[in-house]
Amino acid sequence: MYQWNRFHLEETTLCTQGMQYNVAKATIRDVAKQAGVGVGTVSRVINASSAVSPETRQRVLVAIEELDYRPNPSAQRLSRGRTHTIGVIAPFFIADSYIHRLRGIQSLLENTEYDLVLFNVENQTQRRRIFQNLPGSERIDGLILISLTPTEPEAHKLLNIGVPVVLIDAFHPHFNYVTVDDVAGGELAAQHLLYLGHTKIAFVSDFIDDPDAFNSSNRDRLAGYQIALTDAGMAIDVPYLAHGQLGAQSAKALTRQLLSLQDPPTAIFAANDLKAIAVISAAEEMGFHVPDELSVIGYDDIEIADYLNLTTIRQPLFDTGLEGVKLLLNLIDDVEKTTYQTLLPIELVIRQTTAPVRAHNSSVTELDYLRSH
Amino acid sequence: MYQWNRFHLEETTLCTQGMQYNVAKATIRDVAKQAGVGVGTVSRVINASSAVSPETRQRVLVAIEELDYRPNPSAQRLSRGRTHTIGVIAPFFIADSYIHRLRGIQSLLENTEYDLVLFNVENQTQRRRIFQNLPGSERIDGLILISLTPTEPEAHKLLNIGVPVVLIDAFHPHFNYVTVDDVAGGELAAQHLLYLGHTKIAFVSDFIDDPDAFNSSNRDRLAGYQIALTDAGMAIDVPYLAHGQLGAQSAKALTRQLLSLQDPPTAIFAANDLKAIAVISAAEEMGFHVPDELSVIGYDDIEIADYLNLTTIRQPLFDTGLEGVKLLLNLIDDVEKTTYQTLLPIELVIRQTTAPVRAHNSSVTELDYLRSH
DNA sequence: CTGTTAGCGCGTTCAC
DNA sequence: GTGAACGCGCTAACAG
Repeated sequence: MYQWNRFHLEETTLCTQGMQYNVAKATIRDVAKQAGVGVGTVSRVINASSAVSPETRQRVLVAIEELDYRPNPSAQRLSRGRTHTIGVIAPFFIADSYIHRLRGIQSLLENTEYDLVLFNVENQTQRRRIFQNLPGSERIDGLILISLTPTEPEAHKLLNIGVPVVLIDAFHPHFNYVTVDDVAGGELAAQHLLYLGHTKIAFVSDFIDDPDAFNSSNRDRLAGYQIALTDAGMAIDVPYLAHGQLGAQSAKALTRQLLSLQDPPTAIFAANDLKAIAVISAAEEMGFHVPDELSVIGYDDIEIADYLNLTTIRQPLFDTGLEGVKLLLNLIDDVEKTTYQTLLPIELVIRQTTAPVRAHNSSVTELDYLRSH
Repeated sequence: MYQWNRFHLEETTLCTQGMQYNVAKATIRDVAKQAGVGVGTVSRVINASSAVSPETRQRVLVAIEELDYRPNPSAQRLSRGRTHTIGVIAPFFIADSYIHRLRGIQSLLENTEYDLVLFNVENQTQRRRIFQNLPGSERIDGLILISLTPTEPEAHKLLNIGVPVVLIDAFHPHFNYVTVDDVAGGELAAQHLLYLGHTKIAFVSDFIDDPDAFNSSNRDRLAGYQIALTDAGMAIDVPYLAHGQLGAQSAKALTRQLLSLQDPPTAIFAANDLKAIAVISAAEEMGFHVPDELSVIGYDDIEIADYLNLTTIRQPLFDTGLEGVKLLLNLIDDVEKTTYQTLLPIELVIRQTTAPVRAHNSSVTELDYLRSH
């Protein structure tokens, strides 16, 4: 085992330089003067509100072009009482899933006038702080929470910020939300393993009762797993339920425990792809070959899953974000407030880390076999 | 080889619900009245500008508390002519590195009054569009570009938007930037392999001359590699230079090619961790054991690297973001415009995918050996 | 120290 | 159709 080696190199260069900013901002007044009209008219052509005669409209357009005029957003916001920005609160560290949902949100927003402002909630301190001081209608027109299930007090505050709220990858009866059915996902994963003939199926996840957990996905996936096994007429084997903290080492330790059991599982369902990768890594270190001797299925279908040929459950992350903003924008525009609760489809992606259970419970590898001869 | 199986389940629930928003916004005038003072005074205590007598200050504070008053950002922005928001333009898909830099930026911003608004540039179309319509001083007080090296025309536009600009993970002589030394990183990686006795070292990266490339990191890492080899008195073996497009399959194909050479490399330096993982995956599929028969080193030290015990080059992503905003905020406040160009340190993280080169050039594995007896 | 007032740039009545 | 006022909520400059 190596220790880290560290090589450091640091450098800072400083050189003066003449950057000059052109701050010649044209206002609506300038445009009006240039076009020989009143500011009201300019405003009208900008907002395409009421009718303006074709000729004057043209004159205004030309003036706008000449002066490179662009309306001042702050003034617009103040005047119309809407901020034209939507807020997104999300735990940054759920890197892969978070980013794809955000991409979905962004993809729709970039075709609108809306700004996207970001708030980070990585820990309980940040969470407390942001809920203590939630952005209101003075800052945003709508709010999206990603992977954040509000507690009751938090829900209460959210309902009072004065703008619509949409939950993505989280559930609460009083809010609009877009999510995937993690229970069904867990079921799907377990069913796949059952279909391959496995009966000794373990489940590896983060701690289920962690109060710091941001959502219930681990719990839901476990529930799905339990349903599938029960439906198949099987009992849930407690020693096969392994929960641990975040990180590679914890998942590896759990795997070693599972595979050291008197009667080790022949398949492991990991609650997310990262954990699945740790499971595979630990299993192979112990000499278990995947998938011949151990099937492993993950959850999420992050990019790396393709690199490693990991069988997994894919959820439509991008679409989740997309649907979320759509919902929010509708809510912002609509007068009537209805609650849409949307479940997006999931799918099983079979690659090469799951295989039919071995006919005989032999754990003799080819290598062992050859060695012994 | 399996095909994907797809199981779909979809559901949409809709139920009416009485969400009512409290839109009782208190203005500065209300506070002034409540406290029995003028608006100017309220403004003073809010902005902690000039001195206010302790008693009146207290009265105002109480009034603010009672009315749950919070200043309207749009009005503040308009009035002081500053937006109190900083913009970040970044290619979202560079998921891991992007997210950590963003976290660094966010971590500093959350202690300030600044909003963080995000712009996505995933492809040339988006790039063209955003540079066509760059946010100016009416929208932001400062701009950060992540992993985006401006072309000359782009640089010209950036210099004219009226607010300071900072580049992160990119270089341009006319801009402030914070980056790591990719050349030194490439050198470090190659030196590590040389130190282990390798002489047949391949380099796998994205296409070097891709006009769509967002920055020069691939090229720089290659340059570092070349320097290291040259310094060691070795020639650069062209067949060992493998460039391909993004994605797992491309990297795997390149690896297969390299390892099928008459004289295959004993070590591969991948320009990023994802590629390194693909390299390992392909190598092991071909029966090459890592690190015994093939050493692989990556670049970035993304989370998964720890899971897979990947030797790699770590760059201070978070710090890069942090330093970037620091720089920007200073630029925003300072009158004199100087250019700071900062290089942050990198480090070699040795895990378990690199090992000393084998004494004899044998590529016979244990399995082969046993099989043949 | 503190109240008053004039903009900030734009949307939106209102009369014309 | 169109121009001129007023107000959005706040900051800053000015008197007192």
